[in-house]
Amino acid sequence: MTTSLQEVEQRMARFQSVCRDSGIKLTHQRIEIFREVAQNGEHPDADRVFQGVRQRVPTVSLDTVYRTLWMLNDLGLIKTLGTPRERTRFDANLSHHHHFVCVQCGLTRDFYSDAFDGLKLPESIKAYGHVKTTSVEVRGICLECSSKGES
Amino acid sequence: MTTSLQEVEQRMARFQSVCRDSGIKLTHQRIEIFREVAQNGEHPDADRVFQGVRQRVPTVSLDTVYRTLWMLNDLGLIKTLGTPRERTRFDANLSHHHHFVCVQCGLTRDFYSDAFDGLKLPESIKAYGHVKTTSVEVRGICLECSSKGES
DNA sequence: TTAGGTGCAAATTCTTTGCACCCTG
DNA sequence: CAGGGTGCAAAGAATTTGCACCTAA
Repeated sequence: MTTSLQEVEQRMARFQSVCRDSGIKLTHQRIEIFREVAQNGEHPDADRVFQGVRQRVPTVSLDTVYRTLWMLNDLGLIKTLGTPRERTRFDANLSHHHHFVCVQCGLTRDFYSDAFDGLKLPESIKAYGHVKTTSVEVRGICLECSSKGES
Repeated sequence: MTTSLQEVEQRMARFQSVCRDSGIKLTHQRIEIFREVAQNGEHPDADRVFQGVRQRVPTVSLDTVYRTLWMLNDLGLIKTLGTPRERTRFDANLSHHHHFVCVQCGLTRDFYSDAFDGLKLPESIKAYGHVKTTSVEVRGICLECSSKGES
């Protein structure tokens, strides 16, 4: 699963312009770290990014990869899957439900929706595997975080 | 966000019957750990469960909480939010997309669906906060894991 | 030149494990 | 009473941080 060369180039261009606009230096390491995430469509974790970049920049260190990934995330150039920097959380609610997640504080609330439960998946999904469950994740800012932010 | 007492009792009953059927001992610690997750609707992480149980069972240890949570997960009595035991993963695809996730190996593939993009959220969501994005997570078993499993 | 960036190594934080004692069934 | 379960302490894994040197602009 590799992203098309054309798409990668587009992402690289955007990355370089955002960095320049933000006064962030375009170091060899950063360029290759971003390229690795941009071209790898498998949603790699920090270590996988490190392994990939290492082949091209043998001296790169894992902590630079971490620092750069979070910087890219803060710049909005990449995103994290799930809620970032969070531990495993548990749920005893076994009925079919969906989640509202506050991207600021991680607050997660269950909600129910018959409409969502009945969603029809696109045929193309079958190419990926056997589907077991489908749920909707709504991301936003919870009331408490909203009021704090208006200071 | 506390689960109704009636619902908690139902979950406790199910827990006890599943444990008995599986020949798993109903220790004081396990009962209180399950109760904590069952009544806490905030999707607590291991440490939060530990803090809660501690008030009722001061001698309980964090490692017992971990062991018990994974046991409950294996028994299907509780679930984890997101993919369990996984590190933070990064994604450079900024266009609106959804995910197919293999619950076995963690493989995650992007897919697109105009139907999903246009989902109408229930009004009740507003009570939780300001919605930013909505995405669908499809969980299943990927092709590779399926074929391995048929051994 | 020079402020920000990097690599190294050590520190943190979260989670798991080995072992001797304990308690449920 | 027996075997699984627990607490403790130590090990492991993942991630972050302090610091002196390096390099893009």
